[in-house]
Amino acid sequence: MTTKIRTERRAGALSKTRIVEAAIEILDNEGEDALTFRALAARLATGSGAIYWHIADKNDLLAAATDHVIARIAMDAAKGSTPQDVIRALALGVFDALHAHPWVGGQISRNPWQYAVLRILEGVGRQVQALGVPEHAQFNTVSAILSFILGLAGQYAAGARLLPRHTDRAAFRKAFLGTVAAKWAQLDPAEHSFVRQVAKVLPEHDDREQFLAGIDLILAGLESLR
Amino acid sequence: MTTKIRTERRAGALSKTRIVEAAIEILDNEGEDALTFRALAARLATGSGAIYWHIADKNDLLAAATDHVIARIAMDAAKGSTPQDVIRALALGVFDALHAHPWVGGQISRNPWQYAVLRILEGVGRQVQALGVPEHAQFNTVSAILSFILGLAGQYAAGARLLPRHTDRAAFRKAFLGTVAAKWAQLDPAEHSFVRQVAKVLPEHDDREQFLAGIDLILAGLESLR
DNA sequence: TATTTATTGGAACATCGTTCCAGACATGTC
DNA sequence: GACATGTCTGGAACGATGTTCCAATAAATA
Repeated sequence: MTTKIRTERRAGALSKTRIVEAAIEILDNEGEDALTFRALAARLATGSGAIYWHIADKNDLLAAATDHVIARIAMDAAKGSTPQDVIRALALGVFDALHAHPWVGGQISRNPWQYAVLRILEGVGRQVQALGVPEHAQFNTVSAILSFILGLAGQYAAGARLLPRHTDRAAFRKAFLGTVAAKWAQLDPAEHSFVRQVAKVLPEHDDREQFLAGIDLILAGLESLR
Repeated sequence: MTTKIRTERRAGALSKTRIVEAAIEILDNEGEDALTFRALAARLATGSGAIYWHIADKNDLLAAATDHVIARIAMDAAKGSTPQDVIRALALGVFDALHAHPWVGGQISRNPWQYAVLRILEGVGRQVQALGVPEHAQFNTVSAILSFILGLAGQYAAGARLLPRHTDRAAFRKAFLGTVAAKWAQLDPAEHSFVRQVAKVLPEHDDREQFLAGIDLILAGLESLR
């Protein structure tokens, strides 16, 4: 089709891959807002017009960057174990990818129809089939797991958006949650009793553990469908 | 503090409420991209500077608009029924609000720390407590339900972002899902067996029903925690 | 009435995604 | 080796956006 395989005509030539990798570096190191075509052109020592020769627009760029990251998640990890374990491993793979590249969360949550999400859908779907969930319930089940993952993805991306660049992420996170918890603790007890209770444990809670607990909750619900 | 209650000094004066309501009209009728300070100023027959006197910035405007919508969801619906039913009603309230105002999905999924989300958290949390979930598991449980809702919110917003303005939503949705399904059906069967199976039912599936199935799945999992 | 304060309207600014185009480069043809 | 052709590059220019700035105005106060 349009994608002819072509040998490099120039030394150090521009290519979609090279552009995408530079974009990922900017996104990881300087955050979502720092990825502009001007910054990207500067890093690649070229002009924005040259980039547009290889990339349709910014959506295309972000989708390619996202797929570049998601594709690396081992979609078929842990062959020998149970389907439950594979789903856990898969979900944790996404979680860890989001941890390493928080902007991915915003991207897949903003554009769930892109190929990167389809990869996750396929990976989860196969395990749900292997679990023996009846066919009529499979789509609903996978959709629920996917929604859960995407919801977390969005939250993770939101956290990263608040983050000042080049700071200690763990320390900042704890400080931020502490601030939120303090604010919550001052809410009207009559209207926010549960939130106030959560505020007590909010700064100490482990995101990864909580995520896994959510997956296990859904997996437990799955038992009732068999 | 800074928020003094003040009587209108001019007839037809600008106010945060009036600005927010105008913003919601634009968001609902013309979509997320149509909400600009210029368009808003034109609709209010004023200048952008006047708006900035009442609103800090665009984030503030969107957060206020979102809270305006979420606050209307009956957080304490169906007093007499079981906690499960209340959670379902609550979740469906959010779902229907997202249906009526799809831009809300993007907003709460992009910014989960805003007050609108806290309202949902409190509403769900109380019912989880009423269900008898042990205290140490309550936060994880509510977080899972919230992630699921936020994930769906993001997907809904993404769908609305594709939508041309002033078109029949239901018809467009069906046509769009048909296109996606056709694309999926052509994927390599070896690598995408599950996605290809889903493609068959994708255009006919009911979002609302699927959402409810997800909630029920989590509720079923909850049984195992008691 | 005179003065102060709250509020308005719109011009101006910096920055963004995107388009446009003149030129540089590599390759196929005589 | 010279020329013509299509591929790729670099950067200027365009339109739109969020935001700031400020002179002008209306209400409140003295």
